[in-house]
Formats: sequence, structure tokens, C-alpha cells
Amino acid sequence: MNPRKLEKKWRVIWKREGIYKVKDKIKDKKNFYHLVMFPYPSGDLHIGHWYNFGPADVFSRFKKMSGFNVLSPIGFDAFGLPAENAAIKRGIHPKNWTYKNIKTMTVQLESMGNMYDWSRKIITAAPEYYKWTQWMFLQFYKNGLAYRKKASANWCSKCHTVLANEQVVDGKCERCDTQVIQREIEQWLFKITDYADRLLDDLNDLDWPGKTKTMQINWIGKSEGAILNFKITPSARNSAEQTRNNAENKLPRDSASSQRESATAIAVFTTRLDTIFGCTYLVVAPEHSFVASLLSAEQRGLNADLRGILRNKEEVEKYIENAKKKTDLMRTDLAKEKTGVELKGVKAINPFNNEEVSIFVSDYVLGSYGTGAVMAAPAHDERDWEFAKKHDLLIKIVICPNWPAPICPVLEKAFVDDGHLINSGEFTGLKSAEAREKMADWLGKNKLGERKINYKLRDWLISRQRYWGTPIPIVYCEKCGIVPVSEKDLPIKLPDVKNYLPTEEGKSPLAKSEKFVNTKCPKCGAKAKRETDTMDTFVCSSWYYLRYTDPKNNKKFADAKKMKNWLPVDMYIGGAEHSVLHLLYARFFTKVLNDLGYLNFKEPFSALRHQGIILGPDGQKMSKSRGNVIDPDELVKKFGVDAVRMYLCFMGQYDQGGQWNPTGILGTKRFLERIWRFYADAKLQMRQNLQKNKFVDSRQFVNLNRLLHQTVKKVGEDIENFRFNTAISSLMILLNEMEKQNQLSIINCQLFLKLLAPFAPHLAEELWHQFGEKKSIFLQQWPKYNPKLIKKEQFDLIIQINGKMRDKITVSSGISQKETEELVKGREKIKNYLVGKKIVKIIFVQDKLINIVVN
RNA sequence: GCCCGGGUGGUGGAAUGGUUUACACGCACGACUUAAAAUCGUGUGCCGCAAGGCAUGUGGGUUCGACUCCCACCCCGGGCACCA
Repeated sequence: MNPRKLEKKWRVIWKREGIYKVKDKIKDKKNFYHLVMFPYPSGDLHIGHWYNFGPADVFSRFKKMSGFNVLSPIGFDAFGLPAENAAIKRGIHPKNWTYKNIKTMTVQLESMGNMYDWSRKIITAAPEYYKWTQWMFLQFYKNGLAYRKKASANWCSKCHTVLANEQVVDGKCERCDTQVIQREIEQWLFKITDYADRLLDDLNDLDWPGKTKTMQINWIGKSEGAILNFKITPSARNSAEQTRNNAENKLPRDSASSQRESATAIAVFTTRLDTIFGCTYLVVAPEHSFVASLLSAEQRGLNADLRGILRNKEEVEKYIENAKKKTDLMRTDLAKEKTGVELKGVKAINPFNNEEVSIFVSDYVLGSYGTGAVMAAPAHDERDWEFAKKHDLLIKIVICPNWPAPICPVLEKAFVDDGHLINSGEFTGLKSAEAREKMADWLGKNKLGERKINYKLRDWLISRQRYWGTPIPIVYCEKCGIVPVSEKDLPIKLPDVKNYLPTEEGKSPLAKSEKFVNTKCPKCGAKAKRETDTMDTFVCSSWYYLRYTDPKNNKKFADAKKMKNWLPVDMYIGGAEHSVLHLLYARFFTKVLNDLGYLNFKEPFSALRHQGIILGPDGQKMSKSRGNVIDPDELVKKFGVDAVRMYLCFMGQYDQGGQWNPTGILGTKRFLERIWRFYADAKLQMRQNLQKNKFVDSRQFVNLNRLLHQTVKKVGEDIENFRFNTAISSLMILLNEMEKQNQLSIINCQLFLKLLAPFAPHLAEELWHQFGEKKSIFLQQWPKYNPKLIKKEQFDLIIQINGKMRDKITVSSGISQKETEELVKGREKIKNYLVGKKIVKIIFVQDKLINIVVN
């Protein structure tokens, strides 16, 4: 057998006969949309792609044979930064580089022999595709979901572009590992935060790995609490040095001081309103506007009483200078000591008890979250505890774990759990959860604050200052301002510029193309300029799964009826690295399009599975510099496609991946060769039998039949559960057994091929046709098993003494306990164990074991 | 620090609370061969000549019986990380 010749032969025939060409509807068949995450055209199909697509193809072939009309498309996520970087490195235009890669990768993908419907191929960098990406942008814009703003953004100085929060890993650029800095820049954002709650709630109904759901939950980071205002007042004491104990000295606030009260207030967000009576100071982030006001020359935004009141201006300025110099990574390092300085001369007033508390500036408070200011209740928060201990501030216990015993423990660390309130005025005695409710009500009633929900999720920054992306369809007119391009003018084509290099100053290379930039205002016709930023490539991939249902449509992103046939996606397979990026964005897009009436479903991917990561033979991540990369093309040359895909299925649990074992693949190669030889023998034998007996009845082979039916059950269930490894091992067991039989039926031989077909499609198809079959094996029905045949008539009964296996006998199924006991006690081996012992107890498990307990 | 996932032979890995080590790789021996490769057969957890004993990261617990359930700890991988 020459696997490569045979495999090529079948790929040609499959293509010629178009057996993978998908019809939108087939009578009496349910549609099944099976999708793999489309590859980025990096230039080579690596083993990770194979691990993703190979076993995924096993699943979709199985579904097809199980009676579904399966859509299994493929395409290319063709825009993006790496194409550009690689193109720059090699001096090739990104477009040429990308399309050249698509060409080679298409050949590689075809060599896998997967059942893709190539007629539905999509390329996100093609104008007929990105026309609709731009159309999506316009819908977002028209509905207030796309907006432009100047704000601090993550800037990668190597890639010369801004990055979404999701693309910053450990404070570094996801792509090139360069330290990300903050830079003020005009940018486009999508309002994903509007969908935070729905993105959270709808996770419940999805058949997704729990881990992936958890990661999205954490990324969205919902926390419920309250926002409350602390009024600011000049320090009542001359000596601002006494920070300690001043919270205990309640200052009865007379009418005079009330009148002098400042209009300035600091809002804080807390999830632990129940600890408010334990608040002994406030902390604001260095970038908080209040600090800036205190320090600035004009002192705008400050009440007259507060102007010029800061007594340690220099100290504060110095601290803030230092904080600015720190990178995000340094600032968020938990191991670091919590530094900070007091704002001397000002105090904040706790709205619940009118106590004056000190205000600190510290970089352990983040300017970007909540209000950029927190109330510190050091007895009940670890960070506040640490800060208070270091700066010798008052720690006041207001939550007691020992209620109703009035004695609270002396704390050695912060007590952060819920408990009962003490020393909390009218709220004393309440449980934490109850107190939070009542206190929030009280805040609202007195107009001092309100309930508030905060999210970690930020709006999605989609503009990139790079060439190789979808142009943002926006025009800037001197008269009309920001004007969206008219839908009929789409696509706004990416010009074929010569100079696509990114620029230092944070402008897209498109800005240099006058032909592109200068245009007319779609509204008033006056001279106008185009937006030159392009979109984040994740925008392209947020809706691609819709396009496969109607990839050639020029009037709509996809026809509604056609989408209805397939969507949402029934099974989505891809890497776990997309847990928060692509998978969150695609969900967001789906919800928006659903709201706008274009889709009748709210979640894009009903079921999701991840493949694991394959490590090099050395147990390290594969990389060219380490020289531990496994080249799938080489493997195919040596072992054939079927052996490679089968080994990928066999090497371990699909979602766990693992270290590449260079010799392991020999096992599946040998297995396939054994099948080949076995069928050559079987054919000969059957030809003889056919002449003699016309037909060999499969009922002659009762034991083999049982194993066959068991295997049908096992393989089907295993594939359904993505347990490809054990499915293959049961096929191996079956072949081992079949080889021992000296007569075989045609029916059984054909049945085995059907079980094999999803794993080794080429070989199975070849052998199938050698039986004289004319239609492809993939147009056959997956075999059904007979549950009655699976039951054993006899089984090995385990005999245990004190829970240890000492003997076993083969007995008939359904044997009674009494019979078993007699049988067992009569055995010499067991008798020896019972000599001089007293039988305490006998455990009998029907059709399994007997355990004699002695002492 | 927190949240997941994992720890089983020489290796990859199997095991509804019931035979630990399926299946495969590797290794050893044998057959075929002038020889080698390929193939086929046999064996292969550890200790021991054997009887037997001991083995699923460590230590406890529940149970007639624990890889599996509970508690504590150690190690590896992944994610999050001052989110108030």
C-alpha cells in the first residue's frame, strides 16, 4: 500500500464528485453547522492547525454519517498586524505576502483531506468581504455603538499602534512583547460595555468549557456596590500631623461650619458599604482630578475655602511624579509595599457619621477603575490593612464574626468575610448583606449616593494606525464634522500604496495617500478627509461565521433565509487562547445584530470545544529558535495523512494536548497497514466463501458480533464526547479480535470500515470501494448497535477476600448470591484463605464480584 | 495571593467506588531471512528463586472495598491579579 498515492487519488475523486459540497437544505435531514476557527495566513500550516482541524474533521464526518447535513467551511483571517510586520521584514507588500500564504496554505489544507466545502471559502481581506465589515461599522455608528474619543490608550511603540485592553498581556504587547505605554490619541471604540450584563447572563445557556466561561466572567468583572460622596472640608485642626485618632474625635458640626462646607466632594465606589463605619481614611489615585486641582495654579473646580490649603504641596508633587514614572507592571506588583502621602490641610466627611477622615494619595488605587478613589476600612480589607499598618492609621472593627457574643477577636489580619455589624449606629446588629441593602437605601433617601454596578470590562478600542486592515468608513468634513460614508459607496477600498510602513507619530500610513485621504463630504459635498485608521482585525473575525452561510452575497452580509438554515453554530472548535478576545467580541456582535433585527438568535456558538497545545519533543513550546518544531508536511510524507490525523486523535485527551512523541505515530501507521493487509486476506477468503456458501451469515460469529456492537456504541459515544483516543483504542481491540477469527462476513467487514472512516477517510474509502461499492462511504449511514447483543452471557466474577482480589472465575450472567457463595467456597484457593478465619460479612455485587470479609 | 486543570509502568495514556496499568510506543527473547529491515509470536509495574509482599504525588479520613469521595500538604501546567 502506498498511502500517499491512495490518499491523493481519493481527494481528486471527492473533489470531482463534489461530495462535500453543501446544500442549504436536504429533505429529512437536520442541518448541523460545524466550524473551526479560521486560520491566520501566516504561511505554514503547523501541527497546531492540524491538531485543531484533524480531530475536528473526525467529528464532522461522524455527524455527516449520523444523518446530519453538515456545513464545515474554511477561510482565512487575512488582515492583521503580523502580515504587515512579516511583509516589512521581507520587503514584500502585505497583500502579496498574505495572498501568497493563502495559496500555500490552501494546498496544505487540501492535503489534510478534510470535508471542507471550498466553494464557501472566505478571505477577510477581500473587498467583497470587508465591504460588510465596513457596513457593520456603519450600523454600529448609526446606533450609537461606535464612537470617537481622545483618551489615553495602550500604545505599542514597536508596532506603532494602539491596542485593545484584551491585547495587552502583562503590560506588554500581545504580539511583540514590547512594554505598552499610555498615549493620548483620538480613537474609535465600540460600546461593548453596554452589553456587559447580557454577555454575562447569556453564558449560562451555552455548552462551553466551564473554564472559558469563567474567564469571560472575570474579564467582564461585574461588581455590585454603591457610590457615595465624601464632602471635602479644610482640616479643622491646626496640626494635620495627627492623623491617628482623629476619627475617634467626633467633631460636632455646628451651623457655622456647615455653611462653610465645601461644594467639592470625592465620590468613592465600594462593594462593602457595611464597613462604612470602619472607614478611617480615604485614598485617591495619583491621577485623580481632585489632586490635580489641589496642585494646579488655577485650582479650578475647587471651592474658595480649599484654595491654597494644601500644606505639603511639594511632597505630594514628588509622589505623583514618581508614580507617573512607574510602569503599570511596577504599580500592580502585589509584593511591593504600599506607599502614599497624606493630603495635608484637607479632610473628607463620612456621610454616615459625619466624622472627618484624612485623605491619602496612593498608587495602590487605580485611576481607571470605579471613581479612582476608595474609602479605606482597614479592619476589613487586606490592602487597606497593609496601608494602615504601614502608616500607623486607625483600624476600627465594625464587622464581628462572633455575633451575638459581643466580644470581637483582636485582629491579626483583616477580617474580610461577612459578619454582623457593630459600632455602626442605627445599623448595629444587622448582618452584612442586609446592612448593605439598608445602607444603600439610606444613601439614596438622603441623596448622598446610590447603588452602583461596576465592570472591569472597557469599551473595545478598534482603531489601528496600520495599513493592513479594513478602512474605517468615516469622513471628516470641516462643516459637518464626523460623517459616515454612505452605504452605497461601500466598500471603501484599501488603496494599493507603496509605502505601507507605520509611522512614529501615531498616524496610519494611509494618511500619506492623498488620493485616499481627500474626498467629498457625503452630506454636503464640500472637501473632506477620510479617516485613515484601519480596524482591529478582531472586527473582521467577529462576524465571519455568518458569511459562510451565504459567502457570495453582494447585497447583504448574508441572506436571512440562508442564515436561518444554519445558525447559530452547533459546534465550534478552536484554541483556548481566544477565550476572551475573539469569543467575547463575536458574542457582542451577535447581540448587536440581534438587537438591530438582522439575526434571530443571541449567541453565535451553541457549543464550544478547545483543543490542547502540542509541545515539542522536549516538552517546550514549539518555536523555530528552539528547533523543536514538528512539521506536519514531513510527517505526511513519511506516514501518510490518515496516520497523522489518527495519531493526533490517539495521542491523548483532545483538550489536554501534550508533548510530541516522535515514535508514537508508528502505532497508528502500523494499525492502518494491518487493516490494509487484513482486508486483502479477508477479500480472498470471502471470495472463496461466496463461491461455496453464497453468503456467510454474521450470526455465526456471536462473540465477534458482541464486540462489534460494543465498539459501535463506544466509538459513537466517544466521538460525540471528543474522546477520540479511546475510540481508536476500541477500534484497535476490534481489529485484534477480527484477526483471530478465521471466517468473516461481508457485513462485519463493511461495518468496521464505517467506524474507521471518520479517522482514516482515505483508507476507509478505498477499502469500501474494493467491496464493489459505488457510492462514497461518507454517504453511508453510521451503523446502529443492538443493545441486546451487547449483554454478555458470561462474565469474569472477581473473588475478593477483605477487598483484595484473590481469584476469579467465569460464570453465567445473572448468577445468584447463593450459587456464587457455594461455588466460591468450594475453590481450593479460596479455602486456604478461609482456614481458621471467621466470615464476618459477604458483599455480593450482581454480575461483578463477591467480597468475603473475614477476621 | 486567588480560580481552574493535572500528578497512574521505561514512555503517551486507559479505568460508572469493585481485576490498577486497556490501547499504543519502547524494550527483551523467539520465528521468518544468507543477513538486515519489515512482519508475526511470546514476555514486560516494582522487589523476590518462589510463596508472597508493595505500588496511582505525600500524609490522614470515610468504606467490606478508594486512582476515583472528604480533609491537609507538595509539585507541574494554565488563567487572573492592588478591580475597592
